[in-house]
Order: sequence, then C-alpha cells, then structure tokens
Amino acid sequence: MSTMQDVALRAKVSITTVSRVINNSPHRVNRVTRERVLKTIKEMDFRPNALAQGLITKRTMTVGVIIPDISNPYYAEIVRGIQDRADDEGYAVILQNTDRKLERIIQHIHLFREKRADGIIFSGGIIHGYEPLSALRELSQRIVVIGRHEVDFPAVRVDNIGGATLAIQHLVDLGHQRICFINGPEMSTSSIDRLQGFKNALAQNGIPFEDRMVKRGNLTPESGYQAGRELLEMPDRPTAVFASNDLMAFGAIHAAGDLGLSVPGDLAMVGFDNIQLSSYFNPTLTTVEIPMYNLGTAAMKMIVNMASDNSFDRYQWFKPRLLIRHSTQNKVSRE
Amino acid sequence: MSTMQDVALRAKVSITTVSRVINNSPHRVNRVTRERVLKTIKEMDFRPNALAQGLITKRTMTVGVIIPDISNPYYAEIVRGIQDRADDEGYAVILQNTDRKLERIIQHIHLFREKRADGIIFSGGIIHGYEPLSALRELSQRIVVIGRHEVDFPAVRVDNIGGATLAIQHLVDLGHQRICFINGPEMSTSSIDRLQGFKNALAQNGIPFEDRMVKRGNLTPESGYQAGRELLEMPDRPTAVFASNDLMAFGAIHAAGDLGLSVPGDLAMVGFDNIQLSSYFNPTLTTVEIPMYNLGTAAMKMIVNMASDNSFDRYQWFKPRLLIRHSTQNKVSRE
DNA sequence: TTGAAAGCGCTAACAG
DNA sequence: CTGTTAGCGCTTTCAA
Repeated sequence: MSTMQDVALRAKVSITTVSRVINNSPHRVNRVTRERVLKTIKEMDFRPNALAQGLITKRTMTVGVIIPDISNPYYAEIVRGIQDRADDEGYAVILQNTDRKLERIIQHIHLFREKRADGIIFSGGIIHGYEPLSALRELSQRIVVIGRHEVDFPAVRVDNIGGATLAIQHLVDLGHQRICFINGPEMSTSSIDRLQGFKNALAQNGIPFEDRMVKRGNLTPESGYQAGRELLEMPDRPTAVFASNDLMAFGAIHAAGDLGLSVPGDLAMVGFDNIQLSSYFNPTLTTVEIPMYNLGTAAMKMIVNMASDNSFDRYQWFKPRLLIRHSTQNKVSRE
Repeated sequence: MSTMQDVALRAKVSITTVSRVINNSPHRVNRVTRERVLKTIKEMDFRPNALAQGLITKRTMTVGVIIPDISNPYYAEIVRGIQDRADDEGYAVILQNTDRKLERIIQHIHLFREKRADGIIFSGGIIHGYEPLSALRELSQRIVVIGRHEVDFPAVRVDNIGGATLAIQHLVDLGHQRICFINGPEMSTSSIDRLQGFKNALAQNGIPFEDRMVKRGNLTPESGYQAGRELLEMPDRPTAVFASNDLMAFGAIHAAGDLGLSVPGDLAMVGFDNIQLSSYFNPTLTTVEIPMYNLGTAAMKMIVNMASDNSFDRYQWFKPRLLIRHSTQNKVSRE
C-alpha cells in the first residue's frame, strides 16, 4: 500500500505538502500544486494510514459501543441510531456484546483503551458496584451512558419508572386488579426502575403488591413464555400481565395461547420498548414506547459535543409514551 | 495515559524489555525482571497503544463488517456470530450499514482501508457490477463475503434457490396452486436466487408463472404488509404466499387479518430466514431456516484462517431447512 | 539476558 | 507558498 512518501515523490513535492492537501490544512497550498497532488493521490489510489495519523493527532475518530446483545432488537435499534450519527460525523463504531457479564465489560473497556477510541458509549445499565465504570473516570476518553448507572457520567435516559406506571395505570383504568409483572435481569437498572414503577402504580391505586406476582425473565421470548406459563397457571390467574420488554410479552402471549387463553379476551398484555414488530404481532401489542433510535443518535451527538463544546448538556431525558393497541382491547367486567 | 517509556523508567529496564514481556516474546527475559515489569504495568494500569503497535506490525486485529442494516434481525444475528468468534480470536469488529447504497459501500471500504482493518466481511449480496468489490481485490486485506456476489471472493453461502424450492414444494404438496411471492430488493442477490427457486418449483409442478404473482418489498414488515394487501386484493386471490423473509411474511399476515382473512385458514404463509420471533408469532411461521449465527462465525473463522493457513476452504455452503409450523397448517380442499 | 538505535507513516512546529 | 526536522509510541534488528 502506498504511503505519503510515494505520493510526494511522484508529485514532486514534499511529504508535508501532501499532508496539507489531504488534511485541507488552513496553511495555504498553491492551487496548481494542490491539483497535482490530488491527481497523484487519485492515480495511486492512496489512502492515509489512520494509525499513523492517530498516533500523532491523538484522535482516532472511533467510538466504542458496549451493549448486552445486538440480537435484541432493542439494542439493534439503538446501535443503528448511534451508527447513523457516527457516519455523519465521520466516526467509526466498534461494537461489543457483553451478555451482561462483568468480565467481558472489563475486557472491552481495556480494548477501547488500547485502541484509543475517542469515546465510549455504554448501554444496558448494570449493577456491579462501582468498579468497571469508575475505572473509566480516569480515562481521557469521552464516556456517555444510555440509561441509569451507578457512576455519574454524561447520560441519555428514559423515565422507566414513569413508563411502567403509565402501563399499569392503563390496566387499572381498564378494570384490572390482578396484574402480574415479568421483570428483566436483576443486574439491569431498567429492571429495577420498571419494577419500582409497577409497585408505585399499584400503591397509588390501593392494590396490594405481592412477590409472587413478579417473575423474572432474561428479556428473550423464551423466558417470557416460561414466566407467562408460571403466572397463568397460578390458581388466581392474573387478568393482565405487564412485561419488561416486548420480546417477553410476545413469549407470554404465546404461553397464553398454549393454555387456551386468548389475548386480549382472557388476558390483557402490555409490553415495553415498542420494537418494530410490536405493531405487527397478533394481537398488536400495547406497549410503552422508548425512542431507541433517538437514544442512539443523542448519545453519539453527546460524544461529538464533548470534543468541541465544554458546556454541553450532561444529561438528556426522553419521555416514554404509552401506545395502546389490541392486546389491551377488552374491558374487564367480571371480578 | 502512560507509555512504555514510563513503565521502563519506573521498572528500571529498557523499553525493549517492557515490549518483550508485553508481547510474551520468545526472546527470553529473566524471571525476576519480568515479574517486576509486570508489577509496574499493573501499578500504572498501562495499556499499550494499539495504533503504535499496528503501525509497526501491520496487524490491527480489527475486521470491518459491512451489512445493509443492523435493525434487521437477520443481519443482527449474523453480526452476533461474527462478533462472538471475533472476541474469541482477539479481533475487534467495526460495523457499517449501507442500506444497500452504493456510495456508502464505497465509503466504508475506504474507511476500512484507512484504518488498516485486517479483514472485511461483506454481507447482503448486491448487484452493482464489478466495481466496488473488485477494488478490494488489490488490497492486502482479507475479504470474505456472505452470500453470492459478482466477484469471486472466499465466501460463506446458503442455497437460496434450493431453499425457495423447498418452500414452494411444501405449498404445492398441501394442494396450493395459486401461490404468490413477495420478493426482496432488486439489488439483492438473495432476491434473485429466491425468485429463481420459486420459478423452478412452479415449473417442476407444471404451474404456469405469471409476473403479477410477484411483488417486491424491501424486507421490512411494512413493505410485506403493502405487498400482501395488493396480492390479496387480486380477483383470483392466492391461497398461499411465500415471502422472501420472515419480516415481510409477518407484514403480509397482518394484511390478511385486516382483510378478514385468517392464516392458515384462508391463506397459507411461508417465510424465509427463521428469525427468533418466527416461532412466537401468531400463527407460528412456517419458514426456510438459514443458520445466520453460523454464517457469521464461519465467515469470521475464514478471516482468521486466511492469516495463518493458505489452504483454507475458499467456499463454505450451508443448507437451508424447511421448518413447518402453523402458518401452513391447513390443506386446501376447494379449487 | 539486556539495551541502543532505527524506523513504521504521518503531523506540526519552525524556517526559508 | 514550500520544505526540513523532530517526534507520536511502539517493535525489531543488531550488539553487547
């Protein structure tokens, strides 16, 4: 692969001049010379070595993104937002999955340090005490987290407590009293917040909370199916189920079907996230919408702002919205 | 951020020695010295600068991945496979979406050249003549494509023609004669192959092919819905629809519902890919399974093999499988 | 077993 | 406007 040296030789200029035209340096370069260099570059199909550039400039135009799992449409959508924005800004994104494993998180952070990523975006809030993230504080790298975290970093957030409350209130308004909750993984901060919202809403409506009304899943349809089955086989079967994400809601609806129960006929169902398929599922899913794509673009934008602007907003909040669809269509009359 | 220089100074050894212990160089280092260096590195939380390393070694331990769209669960699953394998092998992956736009593909290839990615994995076969990919031939980078392409690169492939044939034959065996096809984007090589399989199967069964039986979508549920509606509103309504991916199949099923038609009661539906939700959708979707995750790991493995082994298999084939579920449950009696 | 020195490909003063 | 020079942080001969 050709180097700037090669270009300089062939264009009969110094390597410095080549550098200047490549970087559109403010330092003026004669028009004729510039054209000649440009032509040579094109002829040789020369591309500057980003490693060498980064070594000097201390900027790699790379951001690292750490998420639990790209197969989850929720994260895929966030990543899409990040990437679109990154593309616009000339950044490349390195993606890493953690499956919420602490050791992998740490390993990925090290990698991003070694590669001198300009910034790191961390999504999928987790509870692991202070350690892994706090290590980042010392770094010169820009950090943005999506969601709530133990450590105080610039953040893009959604009101998960409020979102869950919205969902439960909707169910209560429909007449439901026996409402169950399928929660997400315990290390997840969203799980904690959504459970909180669930409890708040019950309390506000004078409905007693019981532990057995809550099952835990790992955000997959499988786990939603499993949790749904257990819930629906309880003697005092719930009339409504709220799931911590749409994928688990789909699983639970499936479980209902297998038990001969229809949604929304025998059971109301509410999800969380509003992934693309929620409006195509049968029945279409009532859910609490999170603007995932915008979460991604906002986080990336923050990373960019941190470079230039010191007075950028450290926190950005997004409001969840309740989308009422067919899975909660029926009012409850009995009871 | 501390450098090897700093470590050397503090450990009272030469920078060379530090390098040797970091790289586990075959060149022997005294045990005591090594321990001391290691201790110092830990104390200072030193991480070698990958840019500097790459500049010299000409290896970045980075692969670029180019796909149409990470929000599509099909690609998300492939990417997951690539990443898991990359993690195991110590590679980082840079991900780029193209939305099947030629200019973006070219732009991303340039980026990977500048960043000196060791390899590039290209998924989502496209038809753009020779140009963008052929430019890659000259590169020192290792290239692997997933799917069929115009240019001959090491590849991981699936028999799309055979897969489509499987689907149609299943429908014919069920008694269907008026079978429609919702195809994918025209630049996509899979679309071409699946259409071919569709035609082949019809021919084999003596069913005439008509252009109007084929609609084109862009692989989203929305486009499947649209295409489904058009197909189902034809005077001689089809009794079965085959979609080029599961997402469009979901959309088409939704369209059927809106028209008061039930699947599989009034209409049989077959998809392609077997994304995770296909077995949770209502009805569960009969589909042609593609081992997406394995496609990803295989491609990444190939990239790795290309580094060490010159006799690696340039082509790897995966067989699609038909998964029969509820969306094709009913036999056709009328007609 | 250790270190000195050269240089990967580029940018950034500093002169001219 | 153009070029010379000194590194960026590391690996790799080559000596000692």
